[in-house]
Amino acid sequence: MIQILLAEDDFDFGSILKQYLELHDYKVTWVKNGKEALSILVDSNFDICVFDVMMPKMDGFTLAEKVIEIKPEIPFIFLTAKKMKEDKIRGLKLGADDYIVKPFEADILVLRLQNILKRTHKLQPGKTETISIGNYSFEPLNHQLKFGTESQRLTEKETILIHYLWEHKNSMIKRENLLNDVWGNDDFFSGRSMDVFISRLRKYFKQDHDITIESVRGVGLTFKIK
Amino acid sequence: MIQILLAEDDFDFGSILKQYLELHDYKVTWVKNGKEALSILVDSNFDICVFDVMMPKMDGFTLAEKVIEIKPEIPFIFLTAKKMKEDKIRGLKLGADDYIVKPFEADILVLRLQNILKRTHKLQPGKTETISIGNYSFEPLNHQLKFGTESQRLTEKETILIHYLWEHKNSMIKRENLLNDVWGNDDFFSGRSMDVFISRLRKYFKQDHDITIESVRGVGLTFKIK
DNA sequence: ACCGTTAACCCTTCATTAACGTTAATATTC
DNA sequence: GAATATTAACGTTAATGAAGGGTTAACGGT
Repeated sequence: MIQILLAEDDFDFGSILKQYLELHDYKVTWVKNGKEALSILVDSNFDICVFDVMMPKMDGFTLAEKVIEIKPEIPFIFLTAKKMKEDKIRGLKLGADDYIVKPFEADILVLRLQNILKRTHKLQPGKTETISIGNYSFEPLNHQLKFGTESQRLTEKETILIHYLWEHKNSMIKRENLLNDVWGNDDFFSGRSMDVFISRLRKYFKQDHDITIESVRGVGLTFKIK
Repeated sequence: MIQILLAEDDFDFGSILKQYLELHDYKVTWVKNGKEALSILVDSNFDICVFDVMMPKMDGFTLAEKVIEIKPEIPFIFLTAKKMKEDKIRGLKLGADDYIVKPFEADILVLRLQNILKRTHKLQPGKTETISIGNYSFEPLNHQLKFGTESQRLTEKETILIHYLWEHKNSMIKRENLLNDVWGNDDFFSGRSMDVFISRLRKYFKQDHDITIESVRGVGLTFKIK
């Protein structure tokens, strides 16, 4: 499991962030200032750090400096306030692996975390780089579906759909659920649109007969992989 | 290891710069004013100096004058604010090896550092001067892209962009990331500007069919090298 | 003059919608 | 209750339309 060191002095913000990250299957250690961060970091094994820039005693930059001395390979993300001057924010990008301006959507933070972890070749929960589906290999991040030497480029929606099917493989997927989860609603037209996609996916996967998308009339479908 | 003396009074900017340079395997000594710079410089062995022009107590130029007295052979780069005009002239008269206008892309500073160090025969052995891309050879320091006997001169931005693509070759590069990393923002116009550059790069690389820039609509692109 | 940006125009892509075919469930007729 | 007509659900392919991206040229700052 990916371990995150979160340094954030604001209690409310910190606790919310911690919860949110934990919902995404990260192990979060939350400290309230730089000193604590440093002491805990020495003999532990974090995969990535998230630092608030403005903290009492030791700010995020100083903290990051010292962190680099101790663990030079560890990537970090800064959380920075909105009002900061443009050039400073731009400058931030120089050293940090990423930065995020507060207030921000928690989703964005998770996305960037995943980006960085991908870059540093660490596996992340749920979103493995390459997924084996029968004799195919599915690379959601590259939007590719490979069979031997052949490589099928996938659109965004195809990628999302295949990933969804993979997550629910070999079990009944209710039409209604799939539509709501992938299309956002389950009206008639989305349903027809989905049928078109399913039809296309069957083509993509037809070279491996152990992979089938079987539909159950009036209920949904099953993505079967033997 | 190459040692850099960095004189920069702004705390945030300085710390970021230090981090970034260290990430590129330079040893950075960061001082906050000219006096400190001078005293530390006397009996140490820096390969190059980077001075902010505007500093309290002693500005970058005055500092450079004194540095020349002590260590006449040491090269230096000035960091100067956007609006200054006279400064450039004065700096160049003094014999600055280069100057850079703030704010700037970090890549540029590193490229120029390498340029100067190469001139003074102190280029880091580890740093690649010439990068093979398919049948092309890419020389970021010379801003050249060579194919056999043909040689294509590159602009600064082209160079940075190719370098960026090279670093992220064969994997999905999100439009948003590329724009933020190379252009500094990801608004509509930067996007179009990028498209223009990508279009030009495709031309540059079209003689080797194993090199392609494939785009995935709505997501980004992949710099593929077989 | 150079180089990055913006504009303008065009072409391609992709999700959607439509159209038609097929299959299965239900209703109707006998 | 068997045969058949009807309707609903899904399969498949093609048409549609909006948006994204490709490309070239004009523009404007330095």
